[in-house]
Amino acid sequence: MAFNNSASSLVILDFETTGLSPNMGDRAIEIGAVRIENSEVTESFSQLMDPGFRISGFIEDYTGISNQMLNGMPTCAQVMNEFADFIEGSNLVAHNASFDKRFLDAELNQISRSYSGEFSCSMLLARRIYQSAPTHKLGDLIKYKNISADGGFHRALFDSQMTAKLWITMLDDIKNDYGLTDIEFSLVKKLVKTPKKSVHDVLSNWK
DNA sequence: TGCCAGGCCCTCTTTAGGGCCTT
Repeated sequence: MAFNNSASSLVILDFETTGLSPNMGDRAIEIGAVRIENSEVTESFSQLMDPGFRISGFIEDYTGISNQMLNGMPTCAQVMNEFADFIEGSNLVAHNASFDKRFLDAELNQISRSYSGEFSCSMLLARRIYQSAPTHKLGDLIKYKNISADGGFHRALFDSQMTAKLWITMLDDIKNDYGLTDIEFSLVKKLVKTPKKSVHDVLSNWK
């Protein structure tokens, strides 16, 4: 699939799920996302969904989403069908994107939907450009960059909003440090595949 | 009740192992 540099917007997304692996039967229970255009959030998407079975106490504690809250919510199929419309034509970003991509692919596959954009990962980019950060967990990076965070982590919309702030901060830092006026997705794609020790050279020589 | 996965990345590496991230 070609990298979609021409996409007019970027969607930052985050799933809350029943566990770690769709291959083991885990399902999405909440999707949150924000659309970024010209470094500003222009639209958001937030919805709980009923996975069709009771979620564990661990997930209730971890997310603050209870079985009672999921009672009466639309099904995964209904929500993901709307979300497929929301992301159509946009490139996608998530923190540790391999996790969210697995669930997005699995949920859309269940309803025979797909998407045309390509994923990038805020965690992999942060590992390249914030190499001295103590950890690259989302919450720790938000503190590390002194980004305001008024809300609770581990809910989908809030985490997607924080990932969006981190993403914009990272791109601004790259622009300021290397005198770039704009950062295309093709540069981000190149950076996340660049060995850490070579990141400075790639950015210094980027036109 | 307790447990599960998988990609990235480093190193005491590449015929491997283990930590980091995500829920």
